[in-house]
Amino acid sequence: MKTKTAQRQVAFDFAPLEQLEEARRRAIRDYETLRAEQKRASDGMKALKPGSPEFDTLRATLKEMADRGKALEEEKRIIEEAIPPLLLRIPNLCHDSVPVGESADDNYLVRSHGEIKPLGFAPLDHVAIGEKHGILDFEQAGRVSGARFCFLRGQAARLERSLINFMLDIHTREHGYEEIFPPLMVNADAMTGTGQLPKFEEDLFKTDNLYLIPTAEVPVTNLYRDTLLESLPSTLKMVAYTPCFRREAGSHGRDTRGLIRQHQFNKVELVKIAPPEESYDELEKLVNDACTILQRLELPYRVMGLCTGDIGFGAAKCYDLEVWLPSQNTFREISSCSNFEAFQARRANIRFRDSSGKAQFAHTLNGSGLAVGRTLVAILENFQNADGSVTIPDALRPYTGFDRIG
RNA sequence: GGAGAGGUGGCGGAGUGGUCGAACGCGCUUGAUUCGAAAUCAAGAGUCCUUUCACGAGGACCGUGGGUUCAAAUCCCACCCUCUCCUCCA
Repeated sequence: MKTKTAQRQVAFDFAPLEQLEEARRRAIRDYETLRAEQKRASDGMKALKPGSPEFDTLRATLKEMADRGKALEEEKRIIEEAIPPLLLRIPNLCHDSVPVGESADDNYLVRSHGEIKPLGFAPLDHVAIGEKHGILDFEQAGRVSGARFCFLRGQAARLERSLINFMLDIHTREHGYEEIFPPLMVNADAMTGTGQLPKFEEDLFKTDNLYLIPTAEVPVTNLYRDTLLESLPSTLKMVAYTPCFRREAGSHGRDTRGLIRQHQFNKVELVKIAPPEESYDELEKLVNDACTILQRLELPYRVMGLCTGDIGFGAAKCYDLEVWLPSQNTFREISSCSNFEAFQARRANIRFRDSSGKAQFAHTLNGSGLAVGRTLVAILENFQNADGSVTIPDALRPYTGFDRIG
């Protein structure tokens, strides 16, 4: 465990935790021994007459035991409270198939799809295309909200909405996911359940007591929090479209131009609750479900497997889907698909009864299917024509009602 | 926002200070009966934690957190949630 944690390029000191755990056991033993004694002695009370000397003597003894008990309980409580904050900061263990590596440079190519055709002219980026047609307005969004916001107007707004419906339709009708529209604000318990808290608080927008969701993964996974499923004969599959809200703290100066990294963006998210023995098969299927969208939209992409140094905090295994962006002459992440194994289930208390009747933690998975804003960027850029117009991919036309922009 | 009612095991629902981890019903598991099923009869079964190689032993848990008491599902306080009525509202 210590080795695997280190492979993630995370420094975590296990020694204090081990000491606390030892202290915790001792405190529990002390407390429970006294409690057992106290309960046995207390049974004698009801046989005695109130006011008799025996009654008063025993009562005094018991009073003294109760006081000691309270002190021991308090001691136990303090120790027990110190443990979870430490535990919650340990990242998940990576699956054995995940290669050890230091950074994104050590990720590996799983497969790629679609041909990267040279456009035959210098490609505009999506910001230039959007401004040319008056359908993306970053400048006014800056005045109304601030940096990292955007107004979509006219055909861009319609394209965004079309993409959402297109993705939801495929996942519900063809891939068998249940459509969910969850709350966009959740409490701290829910955020802890999926692992955003306590470690990533600075990435979240917060109101009085509630947080704005950074991804639908949070409310949708927590749909099953504190649940003991009587059985889990097959994997539960859910899909949710939501806006997502992120502070993007620590990414100052990165992707400041355009729609790539916004404080608010739309995403269609896939979430699965699976029996442990099926979860890795389900991860592959989930990746394929997300790939379907890119294929139907005729966008070139590749699937990358993340190494231990680049994988997310709670994931045991993770694939990124990256779409081709001509203006940047590179692939950019458009989906991230992870198996969390029991990492989130332990926090959110999501259990099921296995065939032997024992309650055990389920595995949770999720992945973008896809990030809508980045998909819009990919379409604008990949389907642009020499005159600056944009052709709408065939699959999307029934949704947009138009076949070109400009 | 105002008034009232209520939160108990998978579900329904008793329980107002010790004999309550909790009656009863439904549901569930196993056995008997049956060719099989239904019905009936019998038995069993909560979760978490500590300890033990194991059998077992012990502790905690009746919305959450405090308090009173030798002793709390039961009494007191705060909070959260649900339902009904009124008010308001997209």
